[in-house]
Amino acid sequence: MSQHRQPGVPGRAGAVPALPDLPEATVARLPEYLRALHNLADAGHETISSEGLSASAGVNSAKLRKDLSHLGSYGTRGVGYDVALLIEQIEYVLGLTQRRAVALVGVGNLGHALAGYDGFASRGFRIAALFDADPSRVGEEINGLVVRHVDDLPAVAAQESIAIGVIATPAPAAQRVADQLVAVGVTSILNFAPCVLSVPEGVDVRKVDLAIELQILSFHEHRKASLTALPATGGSALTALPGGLAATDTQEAIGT
Amino acid sequence: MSQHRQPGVPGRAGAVPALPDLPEATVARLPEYLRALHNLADAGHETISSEGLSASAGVNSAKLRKDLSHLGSYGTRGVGYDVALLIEQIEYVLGLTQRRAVALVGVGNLGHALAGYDGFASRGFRIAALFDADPSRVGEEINGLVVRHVDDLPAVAAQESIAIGVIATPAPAAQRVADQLVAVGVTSILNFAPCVLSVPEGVDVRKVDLAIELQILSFHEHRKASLTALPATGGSALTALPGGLAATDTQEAIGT
DNA sequence: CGCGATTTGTGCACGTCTTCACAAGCGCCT
DNA sequence: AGGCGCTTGTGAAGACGTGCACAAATCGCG
Repeated sequence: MSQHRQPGVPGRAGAVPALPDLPEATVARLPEYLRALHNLADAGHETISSEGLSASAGVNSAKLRKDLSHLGSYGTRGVGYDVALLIEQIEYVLGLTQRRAVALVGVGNLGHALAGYDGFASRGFRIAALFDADPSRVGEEINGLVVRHVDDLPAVAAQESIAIGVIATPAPAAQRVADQLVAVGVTSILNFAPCVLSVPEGVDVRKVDLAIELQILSFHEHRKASLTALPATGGSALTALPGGLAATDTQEAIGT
Repeated sequence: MSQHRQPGVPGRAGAVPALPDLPEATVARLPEYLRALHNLADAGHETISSEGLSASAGVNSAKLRKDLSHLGSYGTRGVGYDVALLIEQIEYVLGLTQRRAVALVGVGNLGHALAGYDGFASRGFRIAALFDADPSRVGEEINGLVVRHVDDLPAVAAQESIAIGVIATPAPAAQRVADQLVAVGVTSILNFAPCVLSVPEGVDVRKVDLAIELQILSFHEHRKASLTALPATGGSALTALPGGLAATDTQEAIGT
């Protein structure tokens, strides 16, 4: 409770509370903890041990404690963490104390779904505007929002500050949209288009590619199959192999 | 080439060519390389250097070379990689030589979009069946497929082998669906529901949470803002802070 | 008031991933 | 045929992330 100054981090009094720069891996897990904490709060828990929370979030308890310690969190030894307080802290660190405005570009198949996705609103975001380049889509109303032409982006951005841009266009259009977003001052982009975006330094891009996830699973599926493979059947997968590949007697890659 | 026995991996003669067990990080990048390679092939390139390919895929060239070396790939020094051959190799390793069947459970907002997403079909997957628990949705036709009740899963799975299950249900239903998928022999699951799934060993689960991506971006946004923050304005972000948090005077993070 | 049960916070060791830098190999040109 | 420039493949070092195991701290109870 005491207002005392923290040792360890020297000087520089009175500045913004200033986020400790967390390891990326930790940042990526915080939202997961947050979701678990909300569940626990709804279930009536006032405190939770690292063991319990880590189970809820599906991670190792030591990892969780280390993550929380990075943000200077106050747990109580012998008791655990105060659920409500921890929620506040994580939401603060993640910058969720203000409801951030999201602009969604591309209201095709996927964009349509994103525009209607409850998960955004319920977790601190507000879809502020929808855009598309296709004139026939402009004017359409989705979930109470009217689709505007992507060229109106500057006008909309001038009216309300857009924190995050979401790109749900086909790949060929994505780079141009990204440039437009950057031009109006957006510094965080979530890209659903299957392509790499080049953006100036200082702009963060995260990419979600649904097909890639499937391909990763496919690899493991393939791998499991090749391990289980009955030696007798000899080449179920092999037959599918194009001729050229047969030469790849991949040999042993330094093993172990 | 020589048929010689492989050292390192003992016994188990005559087995499938056997995937080298790649580092997870490498596996996650292979699909990205594959996409870049397809683009290059379409553009008429016959060979490509690691430098060129890595630029297309948005990674470091040394990393790319090491990744490719893991799968025993044959590049040619002084020339580069044969685009067509590399595509074949990566597709083989990822198990994309056979078009895998995907079962999609939950045709709500997101599921609907996934069912209509071209990216799956164009990259080696085939949506084999759609399911939902809501009787009012059963029978609906999406993209040429009829939505069936999730309880029909065993019947469908008996007819054709499902390689991957995709869960696009609300969180409360996800675990039950996962259990049902596992029960019919699915060993790879892509989960879009915001919750952790518990599955038996040997089953792979990958999770995609759209809100989490936004929250990660939000953190960086918040961080950038706190660094740029004019010291004079004193507390744009601070004012939003709930009382209890004020104690976290974590101060300036080592800067740089 | 002191003790034991409980749980956090963290030092340390280990494994994985990344990056640099360079030798080895290949093709082309003279 | 020989040399030169280019590109791959990889050793080694460093950064990063993970998980164990334990000391330090707190609470509740007798």
